[in-house]
Amino acid sequence: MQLVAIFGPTGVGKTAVAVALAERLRERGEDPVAISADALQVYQGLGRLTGTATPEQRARLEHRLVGFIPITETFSAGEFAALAQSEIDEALTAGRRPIVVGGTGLYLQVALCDLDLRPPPPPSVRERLLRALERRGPEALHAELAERAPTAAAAIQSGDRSRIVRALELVEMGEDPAPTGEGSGLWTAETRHPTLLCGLVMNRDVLYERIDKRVEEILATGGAVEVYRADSAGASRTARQALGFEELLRGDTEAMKRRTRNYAKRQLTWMRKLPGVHLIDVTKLGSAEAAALILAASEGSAET
RNA sequence: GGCGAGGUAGCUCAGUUGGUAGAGCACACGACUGAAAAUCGUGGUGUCGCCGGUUCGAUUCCGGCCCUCGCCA
Repeated sequence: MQLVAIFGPTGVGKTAVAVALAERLRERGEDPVAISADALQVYQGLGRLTGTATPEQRARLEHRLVGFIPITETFSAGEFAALAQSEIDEALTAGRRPIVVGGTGLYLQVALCDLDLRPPPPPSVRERLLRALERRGPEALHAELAERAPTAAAAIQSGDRSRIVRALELVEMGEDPAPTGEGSGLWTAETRHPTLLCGLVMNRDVLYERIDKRVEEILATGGAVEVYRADSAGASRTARQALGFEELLRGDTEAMKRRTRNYAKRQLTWMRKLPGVHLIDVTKLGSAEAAALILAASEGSAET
């Protein structure tokens, strides 16, 4: 059975389209299940902030890998890869249609493809390097990396804090650097299962307006309270990266809107590069119409 | 009405001892392998408020005017 994947920028309406698609599939006697590919919706207690499928939506389509990680824990693409792949495989074995839906580009890739990820860092090593980063700055650490692993350093910008720390971790673990560029396989068209990859796009101005409105709605439905709770419960470093987390803690709604728009733009950049993506402009479409287009595309490609 | 401060990029501002100007943010494009809602790279012509004067040359100096903010009447 063919997998359906739905990608797109935040606020474009991925969840609604997935639910509408599920209803169409069910009319045909199928049993669909959504598998989320989202780095922040995995957390418990951040449902409002992250726009996780509501209980009503989840009653209409079962969602997996959503709201199941304690807020105090860190999470990573590697952990996600294993979980997502086994969810997909189990669904297929059970004869269910997996709908992989989410906006985290890297998570989507590791769910759909076999990427050869390097091992995770021991937490103590990362903590130590993060402290060094704060004390000495990215340039100094990049210089250190250039001495210990010149090839890896050459592929990383001297201000790129995350990648410098990651590369140093791999050096300390005695691992090869992560592959980059052409040979990396990150943009491979080779998926683990036959997949129809759909990308939802929308007129930029309309999308930005929707994002602003959505932030207002999050605020009106207790988004700030959610963040205060998560903060006092000791939210992990990775959980705190949610759009609006730090912004709402300091009461800056405009900053949350701005960062959300910036993020949506990066998602669109990622989407353009996705091999074989089937773009659907939903500026003037309802979720039912978008679902119908996906269904038609799915039937078209299944025949060939 | 008087005194003071100011009018420079979409926004907040810096600057030019006279040779037509640059940061941050916004915005656009791009990169992306266990932090990815993360992290990073590239992109800056804008009547330098308006009118006039001095000057080879004025956004910069001088005069007048307009507007904004503050204090005093």
